[in-house]
Amino acid sequence: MAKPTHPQHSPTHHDHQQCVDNALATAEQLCAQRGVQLTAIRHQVLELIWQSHKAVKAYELLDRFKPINSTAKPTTIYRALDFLMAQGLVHRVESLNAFIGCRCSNHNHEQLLLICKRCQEVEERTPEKVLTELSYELTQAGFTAHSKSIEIHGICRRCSEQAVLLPSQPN
Amino acid sequence: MAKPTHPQHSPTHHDHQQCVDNALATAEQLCAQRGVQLTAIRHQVLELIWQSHKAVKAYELLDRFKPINSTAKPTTIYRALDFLMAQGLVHRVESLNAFIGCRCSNHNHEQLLLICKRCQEVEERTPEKVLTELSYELTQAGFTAHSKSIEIHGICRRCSEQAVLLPSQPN
DNA sequence: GACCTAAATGTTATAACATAACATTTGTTC
DNA sequence: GAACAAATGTTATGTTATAACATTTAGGTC
Ligand SMILES: [Zn+2]
Ligand SMILES: [Zn+2]
Ligand SMILES: [Zn+2]
Ligand SMILES: [Zn+2]
Repeated sequence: MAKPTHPQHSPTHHDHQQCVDNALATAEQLCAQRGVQLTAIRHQVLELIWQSHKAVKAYELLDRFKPINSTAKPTTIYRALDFLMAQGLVHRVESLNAFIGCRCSNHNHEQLLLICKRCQEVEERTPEKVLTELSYELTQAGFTAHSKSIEIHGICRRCSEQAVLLPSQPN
Repeated sequence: MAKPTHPQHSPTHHDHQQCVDNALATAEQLCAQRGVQLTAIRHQVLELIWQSHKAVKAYELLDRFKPINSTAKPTTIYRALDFLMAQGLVHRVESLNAFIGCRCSNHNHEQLLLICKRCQEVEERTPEKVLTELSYELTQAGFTAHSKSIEIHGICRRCSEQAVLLPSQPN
């Protein structure tokens, strides 16, 4: 009972409760600093997003949220998502129409998303050199960037290693 | 009458009919080489996409297509788009749920899309150095990429220059 | 506490984007 | 021209997202 990991997510490879705790603590701290309200709904939605490292769809969140608040509507979720994104606590995964908790809310925010087709997990990285080259390229093009989205679909390291062990797995 | 530029698009900065002619000729040639059918529908849809350098939505294409073929349905358009994307003649702009004609169908295909918020035009670039650094990063992460999407939203060079001349313009 | 205001949430409806499933037609091969 | 695959037609529905307006809540002023 000491460490109640979430039923939907039982990773063998890391302590996910730690991820959740970090994310929520950071969110609370940042919102307090900024004088914005991390209301009950917003907090709950953020917690639901962090149930796993998979990108989650808005309507999937709605389904997860209804047991908590049965009157919830799509608007409820989208408004919470809008807030969380504005605060940089959540990213939208454009190529999936889905959302993912941000691991680096309190610092850098130009990220690379690695999206695994097999396990659906999304890894966020801040690839300094790529971003430097990208800045050069944009300068050359005379383009002033407001937002950047780099999304790579493929197979993550863990899934590749599993595929070696179980080669007859379907794609 | 010699050069009938399209009514919806009258660029002062380049000969767009040339863009259209190139794109269609390349498409015809590639499809012939590959033994796939660039049918009337597919050809017409590709032509409609190339009406401008703006990303176009599927239902907008449907509206443009109905005068040509009044029985067209969403499926008609989405099937044509699926084919054109499979052949690399069109890209999906993930962050807009929209589509854009590809300028480099016959060679490289890992592109960077620069999407202007003001004029809505999309510029496609193949930024070698960025992609090289990205490959390093992916190798380091142990990630095997299947598809890559780099989409930057901001203000293009031409719009920036106009903004200098007309500084009171709204965002 | 009464009052005001802005922010957040509730509620209803609908817009916008995309696919499933199955029937029919067209093109190709033998 | 029979057989098969590819393309298209047709109907219906699934999925994602927002608009518009009413009500409630939180915080500041008197
Ligand atoms: Zn975790
Ligand atoms: Zn994986
Ligand atoms: Zn052009
Ligand atoms: Zn522009």
